Amino acid sequence: MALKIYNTLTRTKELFVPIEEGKVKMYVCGPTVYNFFHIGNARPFIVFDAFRHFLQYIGYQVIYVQNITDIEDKIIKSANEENVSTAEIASKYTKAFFKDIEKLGIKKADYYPKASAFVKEMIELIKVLIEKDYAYESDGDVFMSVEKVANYGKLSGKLIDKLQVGARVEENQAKRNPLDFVLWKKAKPNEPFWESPWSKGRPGWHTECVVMSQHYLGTPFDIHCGGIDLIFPHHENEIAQAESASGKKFVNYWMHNEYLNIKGEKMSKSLGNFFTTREILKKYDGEVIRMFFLSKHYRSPIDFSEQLMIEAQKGLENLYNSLRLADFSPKSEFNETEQFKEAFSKYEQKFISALEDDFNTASGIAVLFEISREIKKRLSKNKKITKQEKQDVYLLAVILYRLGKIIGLFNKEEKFQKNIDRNFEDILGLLIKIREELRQRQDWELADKIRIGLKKLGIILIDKKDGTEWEVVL
RNA sequence: GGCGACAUAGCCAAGUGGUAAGGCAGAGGCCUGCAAAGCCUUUAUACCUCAGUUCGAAUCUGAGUGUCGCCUCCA
Repeated sequence: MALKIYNTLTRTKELFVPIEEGKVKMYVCGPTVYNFFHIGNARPFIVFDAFRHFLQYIGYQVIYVQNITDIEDKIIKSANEENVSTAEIASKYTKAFFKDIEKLGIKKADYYPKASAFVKEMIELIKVLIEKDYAYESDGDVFMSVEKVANYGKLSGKLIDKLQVGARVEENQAKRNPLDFVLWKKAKPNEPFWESPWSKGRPGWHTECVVMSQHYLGTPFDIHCGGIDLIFPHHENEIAQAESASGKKFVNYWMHNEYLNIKGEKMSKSLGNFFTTREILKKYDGEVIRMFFLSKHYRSPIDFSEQLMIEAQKGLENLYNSLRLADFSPKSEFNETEQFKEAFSKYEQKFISALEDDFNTASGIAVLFEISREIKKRLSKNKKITKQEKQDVYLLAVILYRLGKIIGLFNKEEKFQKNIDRNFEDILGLLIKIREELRQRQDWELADKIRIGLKKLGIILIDKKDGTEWEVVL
């Protein structure tokens, strides 16, 4: 078994060979903090987080870096609209970002560099590019000269002379070639600025990722990730700067996730057809959102809809049910028998080889359902379950749990672990007892009042032959 | 105009040469005061079309149709 990654640069699946044995250095393009991020933006955050978990599981030490873009035109615009400083906008939405990704079950990156903290380094990089004649100054602005860059377009497959310049954006007269992109931007009145040899201004967008990724990960580093829309111009321009300045290869593997669509169209802020992750989190648990994204391959476009979210939710419930039916608890002890090890390795192998094939999470999740089905089957076929059978089922649940954990599922322990809060359970038990009495008296109205009332609180009562059980809704 | 992606059951979705994983929905059954939930069983005979390569193709090649994306900021 070996890990294969689809590399945008070569447009093929390649065997993954790390630069340093046992280590993966990974950079994921993060948010521009001018607004709440939308549910489509959540896709890379979630999938690449899951991939990181997986890489760690198969034994890599992963250094994971995600930038926070806190210098940018849209932040300035947003600040003007809300009539506060750009720093306040950035700080507000950075906090919101961290809050939201936590709810999505995303583990913190090792580093979250902010663009504003690296302006000095960016200026140094721009100086080098000017010295080497890759960049030029024009009235306080600095531009990267695309024609000077060998192989410009190698990532996106675009040829300079075939691009439709000016088709959708006005040409800038200060540029020598209309495709040249800005490295340093002179500040207009009332815009925030930094001192530089060229003007009071701010760095262009692409430069920060070049500087910050290399700062933490070195040159070259292993994996650079982001949404497919970043291929051009963002990542193309990163390569141009980084490789021109250093003379070395910038990144070995480029990974890009496809879009989240809505009604067949790309979800985007400019089209206005988006939901913020925040809104969606009000309706669905972060883990449901994770399930939704991981149920598909990251390089396929997905359509977002209420129906599909509900499907993801039901599927996840299904898995949790199996854990609950098996009386699984992550804390209880069990014996790792030979039989367990054998069964574990059978499913684990299947799961891992799915993930190793360019992170095929959809196929991996199918393995989880396979185990889930096996658990339920065993429990139902045997009306009277022996102690041994019960143990076997428990071991299957352990396997299910461990594999799910690899991609960041099963963090809602209250879903299968019932003794979280003694007090809570006692009170609930009392209510159930009262309802039982009411049912015996056939006072259905009052009995239903309890059931419906609890449902509103997120607790579902399940009446069975030998008593009433309960369950917490996601 | 240039470049690229995708097209598998009602819906979602794996599967890159040997006769179709999985989920949701549906149907039948069990359970049940009702309901909800749960469980069991079941659900693709041409994988967009046509042509080709092959003993054999959803899987490779060519042509076509359709959908979407990039070439502006965008995950």
